[in-house]
Amino acid sequence: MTDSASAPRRATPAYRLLADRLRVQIDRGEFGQAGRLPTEAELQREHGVSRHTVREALNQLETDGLIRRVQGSGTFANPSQGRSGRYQRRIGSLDEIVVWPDTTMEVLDSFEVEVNPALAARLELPYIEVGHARIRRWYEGEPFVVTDHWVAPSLAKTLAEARVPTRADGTVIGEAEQFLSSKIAGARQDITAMAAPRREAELIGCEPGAPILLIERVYYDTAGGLVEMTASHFNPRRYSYRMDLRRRT
Amino acid sequence: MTDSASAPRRATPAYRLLADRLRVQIDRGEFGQAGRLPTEAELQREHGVSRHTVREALNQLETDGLIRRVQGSGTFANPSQGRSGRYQRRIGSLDEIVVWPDTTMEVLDSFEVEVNPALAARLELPYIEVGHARIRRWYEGEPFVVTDHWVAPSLAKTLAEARVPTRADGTVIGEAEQFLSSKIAGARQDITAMAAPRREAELIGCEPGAPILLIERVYYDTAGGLVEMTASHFNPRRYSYRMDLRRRT
DNA sequence: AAGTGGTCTAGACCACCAT
DNA sequence: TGGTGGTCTAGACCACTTC
Repeated sequence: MTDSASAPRRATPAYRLLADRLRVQIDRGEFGQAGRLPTEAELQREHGVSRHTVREALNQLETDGLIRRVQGSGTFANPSQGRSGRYQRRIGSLDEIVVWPDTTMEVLDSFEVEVNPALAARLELPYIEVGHARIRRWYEGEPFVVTDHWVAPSLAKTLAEARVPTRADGTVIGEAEQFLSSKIAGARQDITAMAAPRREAELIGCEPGAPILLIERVYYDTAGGLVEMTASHFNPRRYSYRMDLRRRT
Repeated sequence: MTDSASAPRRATPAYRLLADRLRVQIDRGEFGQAGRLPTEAELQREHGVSRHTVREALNQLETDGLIRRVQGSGTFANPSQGRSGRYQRRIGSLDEIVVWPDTTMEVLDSFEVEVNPALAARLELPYIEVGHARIRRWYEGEPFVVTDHWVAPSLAKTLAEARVPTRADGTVIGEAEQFLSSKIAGARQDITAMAAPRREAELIGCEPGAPILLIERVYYDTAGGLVEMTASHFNPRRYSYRMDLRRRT
């Protein structure tokens, strides 16, 4: 049971490699109609890892809503839901938020420093200036969301020089992370509804005053500091926020 | 390492008992200003369990956004956010959805069977009838949400006879579970915005046509069957949907 | 009765942080 | 350098499902 007898350490942990492999197989539908995965014992043998490692991998997939585990019976891939015209995001963890697959991005206003005491305070900055940028996203030829980004002025300058954002399917926070001393640890978001202001209505293709979805986020790093605030205005006819809630046991 | 030397089996697993204990301590602010929890080694000793059990308990708290773990440094309680007048729900798992703390419930229409082919189809029922009920919730003397519940007609009859819902802070699905052969495994929800219909506007205290938050849910059981569908109309001035997104690693 | 996932122990090495 | 959380192995018994 000494560790010298175990597999060599890798850059990415074994349970994550296994989870990623299974994720691909599930996407490809390799587990047939019933979606039945190999048993934990089989996965142990096939991949040469301990049961604990297998279970950690399955925990990840379960957290993301990809599988369902039934005691005494087996592990099954959840059926993937079909689209209904709108762009539906299914978010289980922050890792799924760092890319927007199949969308394109348009920079309306790149990062500039402006005076905004209220937002500076919300970012817990010791002064009244913030960096601001405004970005719009398209899906299938239609704009569906416009997002305001607020960061500390120093970070805004760095991002402006690096011409961030650069990737059409990336996110500002995802690209900004390389310039941070601490990594992004998480985010807190509030979802609510509001009447579309005139400018936002034009940008996302709805009437002024029409109901839109507002999602506000605050990203914080591992040191506990606030890194970025965003406010996204979604056209609800083109976007819906989908998520899975699961029982713990 | 034989199990005969281990602690006796309990009705609820040890890691859950530990998690619940820690949850209470966090709520009470027993870990001081910094919110630093005991180390995993200390928790092992204090509660007489293995490190694996300690880590499973901490995993639960992390999933619910209550703690943050920093490698090499320690485990810390996340600061609880203050209120801003509105009722803010923070949902990490289904277990947190089976009660609505601090709210009261009003039955507008108790369960009755009605003809509704579209909803019967969405519940995957083989006929055109569904059971329907309508419930309103209050917070601090103000109504903030009205929810329509749809279930299979047979379940509706059972619930009507049992006079469900009965608890002011309970949920229909939570109380219905005792009558089901399979347990609730999870739910899928879509969040979007819409203009308030006249009737719903009256019920939640806003103007007709005002933007409101619509949350649609489908609950499914461990057998994979659909159990209940709900549509909730929230007054966004009195309610906001808050959640935490966390990095996996 | 056999097989599956759920829980738990004991012990190990590692990466990272604080000192 | 010592302590913290992150990863991993080996092995065990249990609850539940299926046959």
